[in-house]
Parts: sequence; C-alpha cells; structure tokens
Amino acid sequence: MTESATSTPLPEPATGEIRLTAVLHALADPVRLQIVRQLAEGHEDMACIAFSLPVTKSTTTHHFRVLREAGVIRQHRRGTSRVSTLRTADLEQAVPGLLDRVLAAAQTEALRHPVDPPSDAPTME
Amino acid sequence: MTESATSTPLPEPATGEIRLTAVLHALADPVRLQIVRQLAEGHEDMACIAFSLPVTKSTTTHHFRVLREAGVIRQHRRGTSRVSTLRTADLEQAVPGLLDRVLAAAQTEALRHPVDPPSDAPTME
DNA sequence: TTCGTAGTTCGCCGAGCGTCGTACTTCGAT
DNA sequence: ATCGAAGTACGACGCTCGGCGAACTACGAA
Repeated sequence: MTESATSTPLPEPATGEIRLTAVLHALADPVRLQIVRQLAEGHEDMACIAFSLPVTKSTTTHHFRVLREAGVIRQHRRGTSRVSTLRTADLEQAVPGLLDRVLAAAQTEALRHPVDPPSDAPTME
Repeated sequence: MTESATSTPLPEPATGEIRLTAVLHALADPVRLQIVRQLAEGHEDMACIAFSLPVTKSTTTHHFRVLREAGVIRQHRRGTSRVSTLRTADLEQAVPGLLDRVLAAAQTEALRHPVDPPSDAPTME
C-alpha cells in the first residue's frame, strides 16, 4: 500500500456541488448544529468520541455522515479515530456568510435559552 | 364585530420566539425557499395563488403555515385572499444576516442550476 | 496474537414531513 | 340569496428522518 493510512478522506461533495438546501437541512438538526458549533469553537479537528452528544455511537455516525455529505465537514482517519474538520473555506465560497451567521445566531440563542426545549412555542397555538 | 375584517393577522411567533432551527428547517425545503425568494423579489405582499408552485392548494397552505409558524412570513387576510409578507426586520433581529445570505446563495445556485434535480449528488456515492 | 477502543453498517421502529383529494369556510360579485 | 373563487381543515398515503441495538471492521497496544 503506497497510500498513507493516516489521511484517507471520506467521500464528500466538491465545493461546486454543495447545495444550499442540503446545508440548511444539515444545520437544522439540534445535534448536528451542536457538532458544528463545537467544531467552530477552536477545536479544528476532533474525534467523534470527543463530542459529548446525547445519542449513541451509531446515531453519531449518522449525523457526521449527513454533515459530510452536505459538504459542511471533512472527515479523515487518524489511527483508530475519525477526525472531523469544518470546510469553512468551501462553505464560504458555496454559501458565503451563511455559516458565520448561523453560528452567531446559535450562540445568541444558546445564551438566551441554556437548555433547548424540544419544540414548544409558548406564545402560539 | 368591531374588528376590521381586512387585517386579521394569523398566529405567529413573537420576534424573540423565533428559533434558529425552525427557520433553517423552513428554508430547507425547495418549495418554501421558492416562496421566500418570490416574496423577496420585490413583491412584498402576494396572494398564495399568485405563486406558481408545482403543488396543489392544500400543500401550498401547508408550506405557508410552516413559514409563518417559523416566523419567516406574516399572513393577513385581504378580501378572499391571503396576503403574505416577509418578516424581514424581525428575522434580522432574531437571526441577523441569515435571510440575506440564504437568498443570495439561492440566487447564485439558481443561475448555476436552472432546474433543481431532486437530490442527486453526481460526484458522490 | 490477542484484546480493547473507535467507527461503521445494517435492520428495525416510531415519528414527522410532503403530498394529495375531499369537504368545508369565507368573502366578493352577481 | 346564490354562486364562484381563495384558503383552510382533515384524513390518508408514502417516504424520509432520527433514534436504537447488534454485529462487523480497523487500528493500536499489550
């Protein structure tokens, strides 16, 4: 094997193939948004296990796959771990400014509502 | 009835109750994104029937409801029609810059891909 | 080599979404 | 009062999604 086993990028869309609706859908899930927020918070590349997510391993794999197939993150292997990186530059080119605004809004909302209620809209219905 | 029948706003979340994930989810659907784009394209208030959407009346009602309950649009009656308006200012306060970036990205993508394939990722799988 | 850790894959389940058709309501016009 | 046009409400359908557990793979360490 002439390939280096420590850098095997998993299949992902090219920058030009990143679709707006796919990105929006990927970011619309609370768990995935939490992953993206943690990735953006300085830790540029983290193993999946490092994220303290309220779901099981297989569900975690699922969410990372959705993010990767939407073009939001890049994944490659490092030893027995899977390292994830935000595709900041690619996203900036495909959907300029979107990631920053989403992250800023998520931060603001997190400060207002420390715990995220499932889906209650108190002032409506 | 002392209420004026020509301005009956339908139930909608207050500005502070607009949730990021709800907005992202509302904008993640191609039909709803098309509605928002048409609303942003100058026609500030349009009747539902004025949108040439590839779905039936009842589905149209459903999509307008999702957009309204997410806080993206406001709806009120005018005669036998339903007039919809983008809540631009409220969105700017709740999720600053998000709407503009989504609209810009949608415009760019529409120029690249005139017709939107269902969900094919040609360079992947 | 054996073992443990980290992820993946698969099938399954329940819930929700998008879609439709069919009533039903509401309003303006006749 | 009657009719038609614009929307809404409701139920049904198929599909997707998010969640899980169990079995499997891949890699490092002992």
